[in-house]
Amino acid sequence: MARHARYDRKTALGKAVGLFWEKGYHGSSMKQIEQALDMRPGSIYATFGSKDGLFSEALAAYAEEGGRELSAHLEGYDSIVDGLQDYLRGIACRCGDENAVPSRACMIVKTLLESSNTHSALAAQANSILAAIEQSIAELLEKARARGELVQSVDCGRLARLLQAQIMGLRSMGERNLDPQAMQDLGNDMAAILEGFRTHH
Amino acid sequence: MARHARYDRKTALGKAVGLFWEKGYHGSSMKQIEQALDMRPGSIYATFGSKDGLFSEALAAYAEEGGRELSAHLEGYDSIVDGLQDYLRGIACRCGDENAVPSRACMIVKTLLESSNTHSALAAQANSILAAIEQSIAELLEKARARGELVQSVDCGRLARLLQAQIMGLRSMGERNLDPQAMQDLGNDMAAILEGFRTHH
DNA sequence: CTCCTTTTTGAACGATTGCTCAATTACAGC
DNA sequence: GCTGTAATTGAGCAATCGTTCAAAAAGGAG
Repeated sequence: MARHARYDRKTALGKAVGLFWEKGYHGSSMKQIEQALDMRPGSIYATFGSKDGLFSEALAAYAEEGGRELSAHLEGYDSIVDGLQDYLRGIACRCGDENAVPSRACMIVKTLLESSNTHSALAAQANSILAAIEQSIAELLEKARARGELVQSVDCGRLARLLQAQIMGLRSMGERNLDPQAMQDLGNDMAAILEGFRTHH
Repeated sequence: MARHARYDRKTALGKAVGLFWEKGYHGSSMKQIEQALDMRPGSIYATFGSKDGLFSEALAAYAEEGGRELSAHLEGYDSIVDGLQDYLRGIACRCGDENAVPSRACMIVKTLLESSNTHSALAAQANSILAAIEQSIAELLEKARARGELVQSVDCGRLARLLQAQIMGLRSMGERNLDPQAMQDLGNDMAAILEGFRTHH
């Protein structure tokens, strides 16, 4: 019938995630976006509507990918708690690899801190994503408790928030360029926090 | 000899801290700065040189104020560890007070995350401030260990980083607008981490 | 090849960005 | 008063911001 789109929406979104994760919302200009996506303004606006729209989709894509990674990681473990501990250690490790990833800090947290008093729609989106992550961690912990990995008395919602705060702190510390050993120690220390809630230690 | 300055440098800086803390570097325009400081561009540039210069001074002032607050807080305690635990709980509490403060998240962390791939000079400044804070927490912990509050085997530098990461995570969580009880629980849970390093528990 | 539809292009828009500087204003010393 | 110096002002700079849209380009259907 007509011309087919030269750009793959998902591919373009992936590139947008890379730029926005690295530079943030205000730090990424349309000129940089055009370059990163190799698209001209008209195509970008036809596809994503606006810079806000593109950022919002990029943030959602980032969050989904993050969720998929956590799930995939945990599949390799019989024990959920072991899996979560190694997840923390893995984050700490990845902050030794130089430029493995656009930014060591979490894009969701970066967005929350950048937009909380500047761009309420973005802040609300970041907030609801974080709430969903908290919720899914809580469910994971409940499953672990049901399996007998965690003591019955543990408040899973509360522990989920403690865990989420660990991830936020750990990944923010990653932005500090500490030496790899210090980051690994930090990951281990955070993993050790979970130890206190385990059964039969 | 001549006219005296109508603006007090420190007062103006305080107002700049408020704006930058709230909106961040990229999120604060010169127009907003002029309004916040009640100064016209010429005066601002005569006094602070540039937006960068003003932000840099504001960040330094924020950090100094934060250090003073921690010291003042700890003066009220015989036990350093008790003081640090209540410091964490205090942060968690303050995140219940609505608009008590421009932003619940730490301005230094906000700056680090915003500028790490955008503005290397700012990122370097944030990094060195965080290193200094880590150092002073480590010294505090060493004093506590020398006093017998902490077990001899504790690695104070390492524990200082764990503690700093707690503060980062806690204050970032504060930006999420959780209900006050959840934040208090989080503060208590973080304070409890220190319990594991205490003597004679 | 000639339509016809859809995608892509990029010049250009008005608004805003950080910043400058000649003109004005306000004070201290005489 | 007047004079000299320093602080303040605000119009306005060039550059960049996010965005638009008429024109050009690219394929499938006939």
